[in-house]
Formats: sequence, C-alpha cells, structure tokens
Amino acid sequence: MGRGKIEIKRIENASNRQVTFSKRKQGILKKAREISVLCDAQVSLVLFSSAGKLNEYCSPSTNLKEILTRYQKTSGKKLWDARHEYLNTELDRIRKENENMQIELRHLMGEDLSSLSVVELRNLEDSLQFGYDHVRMKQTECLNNDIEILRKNERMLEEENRQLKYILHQQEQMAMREMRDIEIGSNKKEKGYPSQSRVQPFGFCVQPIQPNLQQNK
Amino acid sequence: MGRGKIEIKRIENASNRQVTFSKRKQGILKKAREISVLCDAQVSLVLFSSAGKLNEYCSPSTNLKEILTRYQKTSGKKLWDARHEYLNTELDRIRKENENMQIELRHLMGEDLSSLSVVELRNLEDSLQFGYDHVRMKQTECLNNDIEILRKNERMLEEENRQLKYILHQQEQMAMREMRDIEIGSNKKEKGYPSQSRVQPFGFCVQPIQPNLQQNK
DNA sequence: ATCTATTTATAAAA
DNA sequence: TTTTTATAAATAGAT
Repeated sequence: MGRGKIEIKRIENASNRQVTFSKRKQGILKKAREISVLCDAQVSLVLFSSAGKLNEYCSPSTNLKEILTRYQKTSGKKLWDARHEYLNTELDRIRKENENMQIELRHLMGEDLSSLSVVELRNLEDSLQFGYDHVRMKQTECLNNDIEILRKNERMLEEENRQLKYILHQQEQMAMREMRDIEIGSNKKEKGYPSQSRVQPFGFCVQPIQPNLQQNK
Repeated sequence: MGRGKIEIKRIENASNRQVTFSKRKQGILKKAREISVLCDAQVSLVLFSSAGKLNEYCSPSTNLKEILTRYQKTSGKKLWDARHEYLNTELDRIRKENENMQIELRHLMGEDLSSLSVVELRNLEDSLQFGYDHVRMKQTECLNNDIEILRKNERMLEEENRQLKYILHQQEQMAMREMRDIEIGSNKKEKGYPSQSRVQPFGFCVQPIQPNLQQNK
C-alpha cells in the first residue's frame, strides 16, 4: 500500500525508519481505536519507537492496569505477582523474626516467664547477671571518667583563680600608685578627668569562662 | 476499505461484530508485527474480544513485563508499583523495628554500651535488675513447686513403703504357718510339691512404681 | 471461509 | 515534519 511493495524487515536508513514509524504508528493507533469501538473490545497498545519514544492506546472506559489485571487472570501469566510474592515472603520472615525478638525481650524484662523451663530460666538468669555486670562496669567506667574530668576542671579553675588574684593584686597596686600621684601632683588636671577614667581596676575584660572546661556527659 | 464505507461505532449485530473483530484482529496483529520489525520498535498489543477472548502480540526479543517496566519508567505512571510501595514501606518499617530491638537486646545482654548516656545506663540497670528479680522470683516459685512435689512424692513413697512392709509381714507369717503345717502333717505330699511352689513370699506382683508420682519439670 | 469491490493505509517523492 | 499521490493492503458485504 504505497508506491512500491516493501519487504517486512528492519529499515536500515534511520530517517526512513523514523518516517515509517510515524506513519504506521498513526495507522495502528487508528486501527486499535476502531476495533475497540466497532467490536466493543478491550484494547491496549503500547509502542516504543527505536528512539525510545512512548505511544499508547487504551480502550475508553478502562485503563491499562485493569486490562493487565484481566490479562493475568485470563492468561495465568504473572506480571507483577511474582515480585509481590517475594515481598510477602520476606515480610512474613521478618515478622516472625520480630516476634521471636519480642519474646526474648519480654523474657529479659522479666515478663511471660511461665512458659520457660527451669533450664531456660537458669540461662536467662545468667544472661541477665552478665548484662547487669557489664552495665555496672560501664557505669563505673563512666563515673571514673566523670571524676577525672571534674578533677581536671578543678585544677584549671584553681589555676584561673590564681591568675585572677594576681591580676587583682596588680590592679590594686596600680590604683594605689595613681592615688599617690594625684595627691602629689597639681589639682588642675583633676577636673578634666572624671574619677572612673583614672582608676579602672577591672576595665579590661578577663575571659569570663575557662574555655577548656570539659563537660561530663 | 470494503464494499462500502462504515461508520466507526459499535456494531450492534453480534455476529457481524464477531466477524469484524476476527478480521480486524488479524489486521492489527499484522500491523503490530510489521511496525515492530520495520521500525525496530517495542510493541505490546493486548486484545480482549467482547466475548472475553484474549489475543496478544509482543515484539520479539522482549516480553510484556519488560515493556511494562519500561512503560512505567518512561511515563511515570504506576501499574504495580503502588502495591509494591506499600509492601516496601511496610518492609522498611519492620526492618527498622527489628534493628531497634536488636540494639535493645544487645544492651540488655551488656553489649555495645559505649553509645549510652549515664541516664540510659541507669535505666538499663534498673530494667536488668527488675528482669533479674522477676526471673529469680519465678525460679523460687519453681523451686517451691518442685519441693512441694518432692514432699508429696515422699509422702506417697512412705505410704507405699508402709503397705509393702505390711504385705511382707503377712507373707512371712503365712510362710511360717505353712512350715508349721508341713512339720505337723504327713511327709507324702512333700515329694509331689517342689519347695518353691509351696512358699511364694513374693509370688504376686506388687505394682512396681507408684503411678501418682509427679515429675518435676 | 472465500471473493471482490471499494476504502484505507502508506511508500516514495517533494 | 507534513503533504502529495500512486499503489499496496485491508476489509465490508456478499456468497
């Protein structure tokens, strides 16, 4: 149906192939629409061109999903159920694992012990004893660590204290010297300088907090 | 393309509709095959006749599942992923739950304690203490139960013992009486009866085990 | 199913 | 791409 008859085999010329695809795509989509309407058929047509472009047709009053569900039922072939099965199986497995852990946890919390045998109780006791000992050990470790930090901080604070005292001492000396200078010198300058600008024992800023202080957790 | 032009609307005559479906089905399947081969396209065509009969075409070197996977990727429309998503979400949720329990279990077993704060360690200690106490309580309960069973068994055995002693005593009495009878009576009969058939102190079977003895678990 | 007049699709060219 | 047009292909209605 064209100027010449063609053989049904891949069109090697990419441009011709694209043109033919475009024309035949239109044709087949029309055919799909027609058979669907004329014959009251459910039709799904999905086309990917060699360039990867997607075209589709689906009968009105339905959708691809529905058609595929029907397809699975009618043909017995599985499209997505296989994956579902895997996920369901995995879910079941993990749920069971979960349940077992739940039970184990309860036992360790001292609940639901009635189902246990003497031997199991004995093992549980050992396990709890073991866990408890470890936790106590860890706590002791933490406390020791805390104490060490506190001691370190204490030493730092003492050092800071010493420095502050020294600075204070120096300030006092300076102030006293200035007082002496004022008493000895002329009284003219006294009006020009208000008293606070003359004596500033804490006028410079001492770093307020020792930055190396460690916080215990 | 026929003896007359037709309008594209549902063919009311069922028989004509069926014939037309059959003819056009052939046509569209051929078209699908041709575009697939000529244009190197991926094609999927699914047809359900109004009678519910399934026909399909799928490009060679692929399959419906693959085409539909590509369809989902390309179009962004979801066919089965919606259900998958639920399952995947659920799986993730339970996996996370699992992991948390795993960690909790480890903590209770005294492992991986380094990540815990002092407060958490303190709570863990309490929990272990609590669990331990419960397990000990349960054990004590079991032991008490065992002791009770043992005592009951002891009482039963004592009773059995008493009965056996009584029976034994009776047997001895009987034996002695018979001995006396033999000494007093004639000696003819002595040859006819071998000694063991005469005196059978334990000839009847005492129930060997007290059937009401309870087994402690 | 098969036939065939006619419509429709489309290959090649523009 | 789209349009044109000669021709192949599809098919409606009859058998």
